[in-house]
Amino acid sequence: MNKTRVRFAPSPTGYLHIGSLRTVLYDYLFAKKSGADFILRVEDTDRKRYVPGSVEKLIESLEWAGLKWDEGIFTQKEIADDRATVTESVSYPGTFEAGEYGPYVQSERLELYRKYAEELVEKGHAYYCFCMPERLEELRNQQSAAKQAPMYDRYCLTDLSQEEINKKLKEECPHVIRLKVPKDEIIEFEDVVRGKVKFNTNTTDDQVLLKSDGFPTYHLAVVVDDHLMNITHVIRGEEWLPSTPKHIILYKALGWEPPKFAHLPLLLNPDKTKLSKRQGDVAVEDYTAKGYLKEAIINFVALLGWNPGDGETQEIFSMEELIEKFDLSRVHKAGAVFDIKKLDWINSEYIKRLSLDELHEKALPFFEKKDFYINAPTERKTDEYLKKVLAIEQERLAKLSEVGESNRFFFQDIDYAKELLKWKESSEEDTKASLQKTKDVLEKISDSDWTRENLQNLLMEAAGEKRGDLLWPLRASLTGEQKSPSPFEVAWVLGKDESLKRIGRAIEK
RNA sequence: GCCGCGUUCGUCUAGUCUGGUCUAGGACGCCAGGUUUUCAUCCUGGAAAUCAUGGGUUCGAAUCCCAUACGCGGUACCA
Repeated sequence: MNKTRVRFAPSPTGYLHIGSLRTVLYDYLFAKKSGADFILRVEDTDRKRYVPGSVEKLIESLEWAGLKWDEGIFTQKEIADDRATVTESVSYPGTFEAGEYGPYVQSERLELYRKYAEELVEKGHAYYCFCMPERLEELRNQQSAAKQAPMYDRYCLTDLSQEEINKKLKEECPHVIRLKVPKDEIIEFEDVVRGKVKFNTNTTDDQVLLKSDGFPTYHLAVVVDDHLMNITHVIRGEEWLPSTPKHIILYKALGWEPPKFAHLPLLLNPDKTKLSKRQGDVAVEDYTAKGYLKEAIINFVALLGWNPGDGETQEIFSMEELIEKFDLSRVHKAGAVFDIKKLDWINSEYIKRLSLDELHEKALPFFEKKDFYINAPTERKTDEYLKKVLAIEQERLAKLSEVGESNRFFFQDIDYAKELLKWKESSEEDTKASLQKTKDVLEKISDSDWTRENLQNLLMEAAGEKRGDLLWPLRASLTGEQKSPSPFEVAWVLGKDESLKRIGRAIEK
């Protein structure tokens, strides 16, 4: 039996889409679970849509996500690290290819596609077409005006003699090669996630296989490559479902065995349309820029369209658990709305599980973008100080970009109306007295005893029964805010000097 | 228009293949209460789906069949 092989085959059109991330993730989970080879191929057959630098970006995102592939295109560094066979790629600077089925970049396989396209013509499964785009467009307009399905009318197949064709070919007239779709046939296949799917070939158009610029269309390239690369499972988005019959016709015409297909449900906007830029972020890098952790993004996206079932109530899964539990046949059929609120929750769960050192390392770049941090005195920018702030904020963060945001008093001087200091019905005198009391308590604590535990214990002791009377003015004097972490925590972060200074100013007020 | 796919709380979903244990379970979000002031965390509880609608099969249907509606996708020399 052939080895199971899956591939991820993105187009270099800019960045890694969050939906593509879900697709690769499933590729990866499936491969790891079943011991399959996981191949990365680049489908750059549309020269108009190519965005320079996107292959490098794609690789970067995949490496960031920790989705390692076994074969295909790699970065120079990766190759140097652990690959033996290297074929230099000329297409994208800095990327190389490794594996016996290369090249893994479609623009470097042009002769292959032409060869098979011509073979199809010879066998009578395809034909040359010299129609100009203008004619095609007019034809489509007419057809849709007559409420017919827009389809090529086979002019070049039926109205052109072999002599005319040869002549045009000799004169190098611009032409394409079209698939001759057999009529009155039912194409049926078993989709791994959808079950039996049927199409009547009468509704499928004579698809262009080879474009006039010599590049193949997706349909030809994907079939040729998947076959030549021994791909056994094609996992892709649902938008490909309607063109699958074309692919199956091609496999048959070429005398090849089709792979298994698994069409994944779409990721949706809140209004249930296909996830789009207009309604939010779609690039994986947008989410990392907002301070979503990769483990959280992966965890979240894995659950969009799949779940482990089996009465499982847990929703936080490590990559290892995902691999262990993943099953392609449990993938859903219906599209899934991308609910950012749930992502926030998952992200906060992962933030809570970080060690303080990890959190500090990940949060620092976000601090460095904040004005309140940039303008803060240097003693409030030390690693030690930041870690204290983060120790307090850890359970309050949904995403790293929020860091320090609601606790700016840790970094800048505060200003507030004196009414803020009063707790409920307390009088001004009471407030002043309790502030004085806390000041006395805090002044007696030595620097080395300035810990969260000590502060809490001593202040609670001083507060006695009437906690609010003591604690509220203290907290307000320290933060200048209605809402904030507890006074013990804030005082601990601020340190003795700064805390006393702020209390002193409150007493003056 | 035509073709295809889909449809369980607002959202992600369990349950559907192998009808009864489902007066439909969990999670997010929301609401309320509690925990050593406020916020957050944590805990407890609550509201929330006549299983898209209609018809059938059956003693019995979220589960099987048919129809309809709605949604989405495709309908390019884009992927």
